[in-house]
Amino acid sequence: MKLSKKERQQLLYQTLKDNPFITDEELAEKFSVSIQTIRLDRLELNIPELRERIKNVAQHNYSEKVRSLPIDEVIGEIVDMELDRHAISILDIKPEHVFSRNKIARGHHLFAQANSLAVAVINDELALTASSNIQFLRQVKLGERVIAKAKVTEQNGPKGRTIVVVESFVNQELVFKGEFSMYRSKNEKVDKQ
Amino acid sequence: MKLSKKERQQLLYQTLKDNPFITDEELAEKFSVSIQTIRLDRLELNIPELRERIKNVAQHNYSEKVRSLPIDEVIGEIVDMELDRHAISILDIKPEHVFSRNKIARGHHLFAQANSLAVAVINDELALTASSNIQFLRQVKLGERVIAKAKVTEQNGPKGRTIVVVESFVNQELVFKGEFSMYRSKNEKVDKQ
DNA sequence: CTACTGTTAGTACCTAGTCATAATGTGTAG
DNA sequence: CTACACATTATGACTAGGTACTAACAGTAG
Repeated sequence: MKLSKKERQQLLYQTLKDNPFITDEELAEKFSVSIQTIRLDRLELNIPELRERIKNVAQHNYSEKVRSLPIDEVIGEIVDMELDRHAISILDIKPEHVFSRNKIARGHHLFAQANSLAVAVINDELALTASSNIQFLRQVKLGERVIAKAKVTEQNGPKGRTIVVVESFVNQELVFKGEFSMYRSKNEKVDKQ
Repeated sequence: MKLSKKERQQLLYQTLKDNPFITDEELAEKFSVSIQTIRLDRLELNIPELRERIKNVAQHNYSEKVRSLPIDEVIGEIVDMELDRHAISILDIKPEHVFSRNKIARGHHLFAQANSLAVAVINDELALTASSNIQFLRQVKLGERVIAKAKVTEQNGPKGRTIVVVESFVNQELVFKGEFSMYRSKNEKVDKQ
């Protein structure tokens, strides 16, 4: 079945969003149209060429992602991040995170996820937690997936501290909440592309 | 000043490791050699071309796996304890506790020590942290020994919470201070973790 | 019939490489 | 000084995955 131009373009957009590593040739084959049509589509949709797409993915990872923290020093997996603005990480609660007796996640793991996310979101070479105020709102059990969302709420608070609020959820339910007052070495400008 | 082949290749390796987004042409200029030399160098060092390098970075980003740094079951070694009264634990700051870049202990390890001590001192089957208020007073460096002292200050506070104050020291110097509001199931049993 | 949209085709050009081969420099041993 | 090795540079032909542009054709709408 042949797709209309609109359908094809919508699918094209989604396809490249899911997997930016596809060439025009492969796309042409996939949609049973010529390469030129694919190129016109990309032009209309403002989608850059393969190499640019790959470069974007790479650079996103490289310069934007984690400056103050190598990636493997973050507890949990960072899935979204805009430096000095907000960040999201995921932590799956595994056996090593829980009390062996009742399978409830130990508090410091939730703290560690939130704290390291707060450190990571800071656009600075040196970022350290100065103080924090936290609440554990409900028990998190083995197997649950904790999604921590950090938001920078104040860039230049008392003593030049940056305030980061982290809220952690399991299935939309708030399980942890913390306010972190972060020390940083400089006060970098916010720049976003 | 001209570099020897070996020096150049070593520098080339480091340069591309730091920033894989450099073309052969820029490298040639940087090292004051021809593009061909750069290519011979890359060949010898088994460094792929620009596009492949970028692709690698991009793909690495794409398929990043969760690497949850396991924190040991018991954080610090308990050296003294009187249930529902006070407790002391020792934690030696090792390489796995610090930021690789500056050798400063990551906040969540100090928190973990204090938190688990607060849990341990509670004389109950189930003890969980409800909320806490903490301060990191000075940086703790690799190799330092942190002594955490927990004191139960209130046995039946608001909502039946037990309040535990933990102070951590390095050489008598206060480096961390936290007040933990602990949830407990009952008010007796001898059992803790 | 004409105008317009959507599609396909083809050409020239681009970047950042590849590979193979040849021609230079430069340094050291005999 | 010559000979040879090794390092370096040059040259030409080729590649993928494009951009930018021009031209042509088929089907539909007015």
